[in-house]
Amino acid sequence: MQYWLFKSEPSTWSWDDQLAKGDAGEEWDGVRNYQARNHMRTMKIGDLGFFYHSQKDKEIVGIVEVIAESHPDSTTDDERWDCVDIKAVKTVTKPVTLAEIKENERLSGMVLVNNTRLSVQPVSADEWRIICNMAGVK
DNA sequence: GCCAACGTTGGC
DNA sequence: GCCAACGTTGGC
Repeated sequence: MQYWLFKSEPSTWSWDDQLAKGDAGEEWDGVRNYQARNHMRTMKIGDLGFFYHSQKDKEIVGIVEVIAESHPDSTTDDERWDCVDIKAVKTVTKPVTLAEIKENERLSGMVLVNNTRLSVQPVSADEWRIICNMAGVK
């Protein structure tokens, strides 16, 4: 079981959009970055991830689950790009902001802090627990 | 809106 | 295979 963080601009694909898809979920398509793609290729069904709003909000707003492993991205003919499908699991009780994450010394190693531009990131089990606590997620 | 950081592209 | 130029992302 691995943990991840999916980053999206709310104006492009928001948590509300993801929620609206329900259990059917949706492709996490449009990724055109090798590192992010490679992370998706290692994902397994049942892996969990945070859903992060970049730009205006800059906070973790929900939890998602991987429901389909890596497959060709349907939004391009370029065979280099794959993606997984994810569904919304729950909305966090209390969104965790980037500022709060930066303030927490135990989260100082997070990719979110050190490589702000990577759109799909791994999250360690420790980081996962800490943030779930902060977010009020059981 | 600006700018720093980063990734990708393409000429050599 | 190197590196300069360029485009994009995302925090501030």
